[in-house]
Amino acid sequence: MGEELGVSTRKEENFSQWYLEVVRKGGFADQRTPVKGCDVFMPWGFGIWENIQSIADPMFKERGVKNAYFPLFIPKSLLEKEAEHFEGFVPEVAWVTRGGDRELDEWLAIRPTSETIMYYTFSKWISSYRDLPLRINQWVNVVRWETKATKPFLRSREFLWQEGHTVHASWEEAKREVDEMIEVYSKIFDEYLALPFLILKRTENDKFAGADFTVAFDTFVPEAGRVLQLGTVHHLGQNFSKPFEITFKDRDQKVKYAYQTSWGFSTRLIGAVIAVHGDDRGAVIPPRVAPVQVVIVPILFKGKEEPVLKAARELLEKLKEIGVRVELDDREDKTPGWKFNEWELKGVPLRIEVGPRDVEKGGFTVVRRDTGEKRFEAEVERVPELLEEIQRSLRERAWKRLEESIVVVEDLEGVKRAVEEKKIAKTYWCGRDECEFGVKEEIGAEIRGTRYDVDESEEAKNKKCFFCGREAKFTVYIAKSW
RNA sequence: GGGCCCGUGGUGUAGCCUGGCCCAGCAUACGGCCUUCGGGCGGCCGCGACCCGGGUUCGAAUCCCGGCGGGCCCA
Repeated sequence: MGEELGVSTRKEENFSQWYLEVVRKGGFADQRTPVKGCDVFMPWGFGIWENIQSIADPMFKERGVKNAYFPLFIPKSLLEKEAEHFEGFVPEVAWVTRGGDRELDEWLAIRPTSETIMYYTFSKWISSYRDLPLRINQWVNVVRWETKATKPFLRSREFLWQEGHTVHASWEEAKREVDEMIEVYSKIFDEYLALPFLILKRTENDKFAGADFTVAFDTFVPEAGRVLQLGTVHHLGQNFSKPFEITFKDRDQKVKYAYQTSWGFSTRLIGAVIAVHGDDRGAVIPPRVAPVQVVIVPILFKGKEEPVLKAARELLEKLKEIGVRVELDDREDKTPGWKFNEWELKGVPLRIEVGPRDVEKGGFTVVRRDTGEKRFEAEVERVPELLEEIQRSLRERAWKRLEESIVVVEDLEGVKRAVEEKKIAKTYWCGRDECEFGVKEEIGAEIRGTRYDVDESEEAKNKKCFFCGREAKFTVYIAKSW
């Protein structure tokens, strides 16, 4: 896009700079907007989001979740209804205080999340156990007014997300919903984005403002030594149903407060894909979410263009027919080498070169983005297989790197060393705030939580708290984060 | 929450400390022409910039203050 190509920074050396370069030069996002932290999601980045939507949305619907749209503006009084929730979000809420030339009687928040506005309505929709469960999702933008450093996708003021909100008759049913959504998210992140993660139950201090408990997916970027939250699933208990009076008459004729869950992931996933899979040449997009899975670069020699172009176009059509997202890069003003570099920067998983030699041999040359492996192929059908191989191999590599990044330590020194070595510390904790805040204070890393899917409190028995030395109750993961 | 750095054509930068030699240099991109194309071809011509506002000064890209924007580190 009219800019010098090439990543000049090595990922390992300076992750932040590497990331910004890839995002900008790869055409993922444009930060040059008049409002801080509100970036343009360019077609290449947005295309990944569109693919994520087209994967996740049917999975939600299959579970009985219906899409809807709720208002962007939330009156201050409504946002205040659940005290913890308000306290949690108010520092980063953007407000509308004027309409036209008049001061508003009541300020309107631009939604930082939609619990309050949705539940206001839910209370009107629900009156009987027959109305439950209610499952609603929306794909919208939200605004969180970050004052400090923003980063495209990873931390922006405005971002896109999906937020699912469900209402149930019992705590247990809501819990099952939580568990099922964790399954759904696991599938999306693992099988489609090829992202590895720990499923962690956040500490009391770190849970969603207004939740009974929060389960979060944390992936890891080894080069940066930081974990990154991919998505969250909250059990809201009756914390919102009470102030919002979401009640239903149960079979036993009694009026009861409902139990709720909410769950969401955002365009941060785009950043996670770039951060986790990328290398020194640029991004590497997993085939299942890549806007373009295969790019065909014709190698044209003067006077011999026609047969090569013809073969390239035929290949393009054949690949389209078998459902491959493919593009023919027949720009005349760029040399093949230039194109190779550009597509590698953007992270297209597979490149196909078609030159006179390939045409002669009746096939084409394929080059894998992830491994750089280059070879001749004659069968079009091999392409989808190759894409799946790339998907698998990206996934495996990423999981392996996460697993290798976890080190078991027993004291603060160990945690400190692990964090300095860009690892995730797995250790034992007594459960007290002092130790949780203490470790953040002292080494800038935080307790990310306990494993939700595996009960590791057993393991913590007979262990000492890494911080205070008292009897440990939980196995926890500690790392730096974004 | 605290600290630091930065803002010059589309992009990356030189110049700033030590004001005048700068109607701002270089690279790349962009437009045109030529030449090419199996890993960022080459040549010629052309277009194009000191973040905004105030101040100091004979004179400000350069010094000072404020704003806006970008980045980093620590907690």
